[in-house]
Amino acid sequence: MSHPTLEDVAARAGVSRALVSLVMRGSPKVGKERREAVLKAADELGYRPNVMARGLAAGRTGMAGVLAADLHDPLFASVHDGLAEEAGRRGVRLLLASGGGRPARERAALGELFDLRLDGLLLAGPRIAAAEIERAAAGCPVAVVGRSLRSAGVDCVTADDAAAVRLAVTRLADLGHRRIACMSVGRSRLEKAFEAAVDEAGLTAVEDLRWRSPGAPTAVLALGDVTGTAALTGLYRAGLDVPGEVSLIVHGDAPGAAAAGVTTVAAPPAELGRLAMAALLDRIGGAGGGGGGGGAAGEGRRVTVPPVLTERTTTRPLTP
Amino acid sequence: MSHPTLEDVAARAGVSRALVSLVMRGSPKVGKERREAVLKAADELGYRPNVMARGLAAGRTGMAGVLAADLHDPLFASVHDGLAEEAGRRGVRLLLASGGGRPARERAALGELFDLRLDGLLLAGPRIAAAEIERAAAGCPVAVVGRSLRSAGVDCVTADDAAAVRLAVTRLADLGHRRIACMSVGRSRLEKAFEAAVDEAGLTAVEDLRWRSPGAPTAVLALGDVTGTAALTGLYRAGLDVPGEVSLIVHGDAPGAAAAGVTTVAAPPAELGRLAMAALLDRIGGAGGGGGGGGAAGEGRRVTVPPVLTERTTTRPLTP
DNA sequence: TTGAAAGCGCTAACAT
DNA sequence: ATGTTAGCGCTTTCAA
Repeated sequence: MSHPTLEDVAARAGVSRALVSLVMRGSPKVGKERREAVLKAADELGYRPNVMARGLAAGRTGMAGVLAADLHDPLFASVHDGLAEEAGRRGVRLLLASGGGRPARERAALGELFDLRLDGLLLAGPRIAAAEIERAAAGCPVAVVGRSLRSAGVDCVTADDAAAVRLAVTRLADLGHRRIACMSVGRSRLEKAFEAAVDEAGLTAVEDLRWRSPGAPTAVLALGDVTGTAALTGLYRAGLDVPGEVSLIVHGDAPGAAAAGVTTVAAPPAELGRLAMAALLDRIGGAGGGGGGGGAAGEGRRVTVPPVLTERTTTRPLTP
Repeated sequence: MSHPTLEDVAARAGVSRALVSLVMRGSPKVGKERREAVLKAADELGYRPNVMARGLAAGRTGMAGVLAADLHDPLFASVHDGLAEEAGRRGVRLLLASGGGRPARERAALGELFDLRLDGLLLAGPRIAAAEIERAAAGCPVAVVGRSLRSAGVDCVTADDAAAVRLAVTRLADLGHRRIACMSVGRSRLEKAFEAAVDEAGLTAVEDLRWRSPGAPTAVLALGDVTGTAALTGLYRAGLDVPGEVSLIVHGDAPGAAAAGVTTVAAPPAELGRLAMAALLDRIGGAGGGGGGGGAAGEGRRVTVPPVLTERTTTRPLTP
């Protein structure tokens, strides 16, 4: 028999199906003798409960779905570590689906996860429209990590980028740097944060990148992983000694950065994941106690994760 | 109503449940009029079929499970591209689970996927014991990519590493190199393949790495991504011009290699995935026609994928 | 403490 | 062409 059922186990143990069901879920209200008989029969038969059937009957699955916008993004793996840790701690299983980096695929994947009627859905860095996420959230608890939705019914966990920029600038100031340049590719919001931070610290933001000229910057803050890599190679190519002549901090924490030894500032990805999963599971758990209606109960928590500065080999005190 | 069911749709359209079921699956044996009424009702209610219930009743889910040994491995994302492509082409949905890089977790994840009673399971680079995989394969079609099991009942797709080494050596020979070094960390099988390839091409394998000495190698073959990175930095650090003085080919195709511009030789990961999924789906599809018993039907196909050499910037013809 | 019975939402023979 | 009737494997009242 390829897939023994509860009934097979019951027959072999000489009890009823319901009793087996109780035993399988570790209910305390079963006699020791019977329990062992059931366990023995189950083991001999190689019985494994059918999750689909269980979910259908119980109305909950004990599983949450995770939608990864793009599996290629190395950040996702780290975020997932956090997701898995928190889910594991609370006894929830995770099922993933991939958006393949394309919104159309992502939309489809979201639909598939939704149709599974899992206990909740966690969207990692979704690229689809907010309205589509809200629609899903109307039928099932949803949390989002890596993107902030301005809508109730969805919990969002994001990195505090502005704080990260401030942290980097502060650190550079502490190291004695006075003239700092910011390299960025169209992140105006963060560029503004940079300028504000520089002002606040009493430093000067330098835009002129003629190195070794009198007013040249002594430190660079690069916004984003790719910009960071470009910045580093650019500095090297310009013949500059890093960190001898110029210090570099990259905002963003792609795993490659650690290997390359660059100093980074960013919210720890796994922590983002942990908090997002915690929010989702809280929402799921609270569904029974709270007052709201449907899966869209609650106000839509908005969590922001503080940055961590990881000093590696591209920063050093300014020594004139 | 949060989750309308088939019955709700039937009631609203004034037909029976079965008819709605037929319409939902696009059966041709339904009158145009009724069909439209059903579709309209379903749409108004926002009906979405419950995959669990469907799977339970139909005995098949239209989904395959993918177990990633480690999400952090950048190779997996590429393999998954291939898996997704082939599955998509054949109308099969994919559900992933992660082994988190730890055999214990992987074992657990395999069990969870198994308990879902999906149509098939695809294991990517599994690190658990062969016996455990075989046990799963006894209850459900299983294919493995990135590892070769010597057991019937499981299809395996792997890269042809020996051919890759041969290809690299041949190319180096074509470029005029005569003395080649092989850098490797405990891959004796491939080292032997290297030596054989070098012999065959009439070249000489050099072990002495004193650069710029008379007998120094003019080309290096590094086995594995990390070894490759180490080799490249090592050469640079030794003050050598690559590819001016030494050509380098890395066996293994981590995405980082492309960015770093190193010439690589490896089986295309997505192709591995495509073939593995094809094997799995063939096995699933063939389950009805063939003669074997259970999910372990068939002989256990063993597919090997030929390498591709991608010439980037670390190789060039020998110019004495 | 144990068993019987009624579904969960759907599909798949069977009727009609 | 459309409706009826059983289940799929499990959980969960409700009785005993």
